[in-house]
Amino acid sequence: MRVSAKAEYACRAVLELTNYYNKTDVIHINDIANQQSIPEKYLVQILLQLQRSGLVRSKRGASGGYSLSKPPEEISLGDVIRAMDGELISVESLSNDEEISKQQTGKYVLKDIWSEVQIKLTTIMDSITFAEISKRSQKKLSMYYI
Amino acid sequence: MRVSAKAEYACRAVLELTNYYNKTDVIHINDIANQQSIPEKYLVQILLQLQRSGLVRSKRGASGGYSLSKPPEEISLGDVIRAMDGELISVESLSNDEEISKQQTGKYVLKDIWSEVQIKLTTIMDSITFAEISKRSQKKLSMYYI
DNA sequence: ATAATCTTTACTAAAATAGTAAACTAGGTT
DNA sequence: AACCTAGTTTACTATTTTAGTAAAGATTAT
Repeated sequence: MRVSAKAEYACRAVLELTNYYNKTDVIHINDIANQQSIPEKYLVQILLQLQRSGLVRSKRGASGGYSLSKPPEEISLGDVIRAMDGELISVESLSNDEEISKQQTGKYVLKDIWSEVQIKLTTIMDSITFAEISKRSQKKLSMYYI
Repeated sequence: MRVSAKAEYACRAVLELTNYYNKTDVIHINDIANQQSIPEKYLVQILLQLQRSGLVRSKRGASGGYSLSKPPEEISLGDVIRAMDGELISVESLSNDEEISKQQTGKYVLKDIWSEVQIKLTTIMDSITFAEISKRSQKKLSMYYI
């Protein structure tokens, strides 16, 4: 049960976009990669995936770049992780929906439990927005430099 | 962020041991494998790992087998998953503890967030005991057969 | 036009996952 | 004592996932 490097990178990219939300039009992929030390070529894929999920949008061509497609208050940690890795908590029994009689086999005894855990984890992850994450990281930085 | 097959199997094995807790001395590995449809040879490794974590104990030799090492009320979902996959929520920034100055780089901006999520998920997982899981699965079964 | 920047597709090395196999050890049974 | 049963340990392997690279194509500002 781990957060993939890809999801971590995605969160940091969204955090970077959050920090510039309403301050600049768009940010280049290179700037994000540099600021957050994310492998540039990898970030290409990540941003595309975030875009397809509707979390960021892009402007093509010269002086193009990326920006959030909605305010950071409306983007949660859960949104980004789901965009990258799919549902929080995945086990076969949850994705599969065979008839109840077949669900009596060992494979499905824990289905309800996983489902419950998934719902609770989703609640946690969805309650943390990037507005909040940004605010917290700013505070942390400023404390350090005093 | 998924639950590995290994962790799922481990939970089902512990559930099986829970169902026989205080009813039989020990259960053979084969019986667990059959009841819960877990690959037998794989289960060998899983039970060993559960044993090393102190969750189950074994009796060797003929008429040997496995049993829980403590009451199901004291074994949580979190215990079993940690025994198999390590800490719930793992990201590099959490396992690594470099000095604060180095933590200012992109890699560590989310550290506090992951830590918070980890604590909350742990609370969820540790509040679900196998006594509860067993009770629920019995109820579910009985409902189906009425 | 062309330079900058996003888009798409394809590829690949390394690590993790999900098993399998077999020799070994210990404890009952006869 | 010998033997059978069942856990223990170690080693191996195929498949899948992860993490990342590369490069050609499309779009837009200048």
